[in-house]
Amino acid sequence: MGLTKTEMYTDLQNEISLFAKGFGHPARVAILQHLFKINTCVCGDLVNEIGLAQPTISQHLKELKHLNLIQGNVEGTSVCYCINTKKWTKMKEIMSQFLNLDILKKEDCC
Amino acid sequence: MGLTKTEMYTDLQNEISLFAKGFGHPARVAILQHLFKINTCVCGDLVNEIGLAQPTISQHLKELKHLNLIQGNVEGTSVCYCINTKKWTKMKEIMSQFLNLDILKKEDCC
DNA sequence: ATTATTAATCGTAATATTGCAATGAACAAA
DNA sequence: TTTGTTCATTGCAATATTACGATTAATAAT
Repeated sequence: MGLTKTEMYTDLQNEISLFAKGFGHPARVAILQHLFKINTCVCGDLVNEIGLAQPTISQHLKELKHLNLIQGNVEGTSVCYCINTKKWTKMKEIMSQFLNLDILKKEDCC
Repeated sequence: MGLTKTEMYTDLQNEISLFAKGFGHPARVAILQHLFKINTCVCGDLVNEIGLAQPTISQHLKELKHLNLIQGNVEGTSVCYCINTKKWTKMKEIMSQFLNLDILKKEDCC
């Protein structure tokens, strides 16, 4: 059905999976890496950088914006994108807590 | 098209996105959390625990197994699942490195 | 041997995601 | 005002994902 039954999970489980889904495409990973690398706003060169068509990049940016992990500020004709540091930090905490569940693990089995 | 153009990204970018996709569903997050919580093998009660149909759980387990994040060992009629600690650690390093890109960031903008 | 239990697989339906051409909106430059 | 630039949106086609009923395979219990 392609339809996730979100109501049967905890808010945290849904939140983790939504962030993960955000990283679940190499183009979005590449976009975020580039934004960090550039270390300032990126004004439009993402299309050249990544190599997908402009509408496709725009769609990926929209998803990242929807997660609030990036911001877009209009600057004349172009738009400047950058990481939303605050949100990124929050996201990182949530994801780290999940990834570090193994430190509670006492023994191996099987 | 629903078809990701993996050839245009680096191996690392593809790897990150594949792991992320693995966490990109709350049922799989719940499965992993449960495996950590139980701290030993889980022999079949995942269906009761999560609340999805047995074939659906089986399918999610298959994906996690394919990523090598969990292992399944046959034990009589049932199958015992547990975290693959080694692989989890490797995955965690890769994901952490990505999540920690913000510590290289010097300044805010926009 | 028959029956019960457990979990994988198959088949199928519904929804989601990915990608891009075409178009539109907003602004700058001429 | 016209033209060019930049990016968002729309519409559509193709593939992927999610979910589950039905079935199968393997073993255990009787």
